[in-house]
Amino acid sequence: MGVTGHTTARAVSIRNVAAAAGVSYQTVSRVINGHPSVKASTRELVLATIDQLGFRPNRAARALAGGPIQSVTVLTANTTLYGYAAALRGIEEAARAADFAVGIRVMESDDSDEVADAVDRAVESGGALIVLAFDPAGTRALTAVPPGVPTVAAVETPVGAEADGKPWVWINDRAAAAEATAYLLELGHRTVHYVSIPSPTQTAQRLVGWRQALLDAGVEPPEPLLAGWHPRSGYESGRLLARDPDVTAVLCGNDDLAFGVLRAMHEAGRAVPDSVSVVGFDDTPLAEFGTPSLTTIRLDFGELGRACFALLHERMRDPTAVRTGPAPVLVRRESSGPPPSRPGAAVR
Amino acid sequence: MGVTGHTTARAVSIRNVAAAAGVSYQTVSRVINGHPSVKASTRELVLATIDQLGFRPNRAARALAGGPIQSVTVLTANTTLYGYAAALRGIEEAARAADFAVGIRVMESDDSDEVADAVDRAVESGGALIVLAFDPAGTRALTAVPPGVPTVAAVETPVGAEADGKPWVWINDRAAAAEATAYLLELGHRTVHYVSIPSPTQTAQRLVGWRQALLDAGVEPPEPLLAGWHPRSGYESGRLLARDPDVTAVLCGNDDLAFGVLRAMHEAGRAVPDSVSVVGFDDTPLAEFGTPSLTTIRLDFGELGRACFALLHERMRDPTAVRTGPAPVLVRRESSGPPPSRPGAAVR
DNA sequence: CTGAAAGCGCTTACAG
DNA sequence: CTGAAAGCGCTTACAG
Repeated sequence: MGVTGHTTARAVSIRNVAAAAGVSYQTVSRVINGHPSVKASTRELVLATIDQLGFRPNRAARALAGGPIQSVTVLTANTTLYGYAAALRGIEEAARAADFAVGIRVMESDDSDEVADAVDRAVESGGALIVLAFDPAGTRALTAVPPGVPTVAAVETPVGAEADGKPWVWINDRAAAAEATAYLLELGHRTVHYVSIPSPTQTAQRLVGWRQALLDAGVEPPEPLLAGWHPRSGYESGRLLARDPDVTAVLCGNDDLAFGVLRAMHEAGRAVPDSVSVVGFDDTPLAEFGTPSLTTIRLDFGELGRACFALLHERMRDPTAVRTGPAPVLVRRESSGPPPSRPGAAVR
Repeated sequence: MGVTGHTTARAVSIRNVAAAAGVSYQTVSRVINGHPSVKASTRELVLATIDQLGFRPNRAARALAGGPIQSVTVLTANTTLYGYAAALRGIEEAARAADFAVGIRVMESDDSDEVADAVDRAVESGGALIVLAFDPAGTRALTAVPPGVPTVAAVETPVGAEADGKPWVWINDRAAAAEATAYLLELGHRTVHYVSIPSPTQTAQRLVGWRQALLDAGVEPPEPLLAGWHPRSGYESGRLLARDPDVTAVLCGNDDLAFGVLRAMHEAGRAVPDSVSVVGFDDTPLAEFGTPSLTTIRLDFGELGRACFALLHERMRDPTAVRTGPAPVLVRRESSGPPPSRPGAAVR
């Protein structure tokens, strides 16, 4: 005989509710599913009983029996980088508000076996999918999702048509990169160098936007530096760039890279922005508090995530629904300014 | 007649495998569950058939039928702050390796209704739980989990006994705070100020460690500054501290706060570390690349997360299993040094 | 508007 | 070592 008497009581089921309310469990099912054909008075009786007994429908049973989808799993290559983490947070918020359970599955690489396995597992969970297709792994995963599984993709810039009819929502990072580049050019810089994050295809969209803005201004784009996601690779790229006095403006694929470049410039004795301007991408919480504070492009990944879930949810009723993502905005801070004065340079 | 013929084929079930292999579905169940009493040859036959048919057991059905737990849900107040995100990543990694599905549920506040609801939902998912109890919401959630649900908690410093018999793993942040404080004192600072993150109880452990180190050195602790989690509140605290020339050493509850303090010191014209030393907590990826680089305490949240999952997993076989968390390490960088010279100050 | 049936895909005992 | 049964908690049709 136990002292505390704590027992893992079997959860109350639909039948318990039915018995307590004096109806068939059938009717209880109708009530919890918002079925219209239930007399108002019996509905209220059932609802009260549910409340009183603390009944919670068993998700596994509902899923098994073919009930409506009430869970999403987020397929992603990463959960800690700013954009990914913020998107995940947005998705979770929206999903929770809609009473959806949320699962996550990360793909450690873009190896096709690993991607396929991740997709399989995510699909077998029986719910809907949101794939964060910001990178090669995500892009591959998106195309690997079999038709028939409710899916929406978060992408940065759409390329081509929707993937196999899977809807997506995006933030136009290509246009944003072009805007940032044009801004630096207007400041008087002769050219703008680019430190790139890893990209899904040969046509990385931030890189494309940067290149196009240069071309539009009649400037031959310099060779971009291919970096990773983290500050260290920005730092390494920055060391290379710092040596060249002709480098007066650097656009970076994300704020972490930009901070790495800032550090390298500092070590090389190149003042920012007097000797060189540095612009990031994302507007992470730290961007505003750097020394110098970082000019960057604010990308609202949280809103992107919420929009993805909203679209997924809408599509369950209306398969033609569409959503537009949030617009990027250039935030000007201390890390950018006119180039060092030189013959013919505009004076501010 | 469709052109592509893409059909959402019904997933292959245990019965399909049984039929194809010429055994009962019963036997297939034994094989996929690693049951010992199956003849080696029939096991291989079944395994081959499973592989050939691409069979994947349905998780919902297994859960419903009372099979072993194969999912964890992470209950947390946050998913984007460094420690939380890193712990989540560690959990996901370990869970994925063990073929567990992972769910996440965030608690927006520590309101008891919200916490109770979060716990209910997490529990009804039918899997195990890992609660990130770094804050008031997490701490409350931990105590609200009903007995009988496999649960482990990640905490920063253990206070009292395990919560209701729920095992936990921790990183000793109290000792780490004491170590960092002692380090600053050894550098010659007369005292150390503390900018605090929000804390679960009156006895915030980082704060306790800091205070104790001061007391041990015979120094009366100054009033701590209560801040939030983000750089902005560190910045605001920093502005206050910068005004007082007697402030020569500041310990911060996390790196984001430290960066905010650094920014405030910069604006106030107080050189770091010549005029004031600043030490953070966490060792985020950016800490090394700040200007100045940040002295901080490395807390391995990824390992903490992996250890939590490992403990959960072990406990399913051995309910007495325990795990120790990773040890914090003080990382000395540019943001800390001896105090400005003054009468009697030690010369380095 | 409401009830009785069949079944989702699996798992535990129970039998041999 | 392997098979036939009952049931997990729900949901869709099917009947009235």
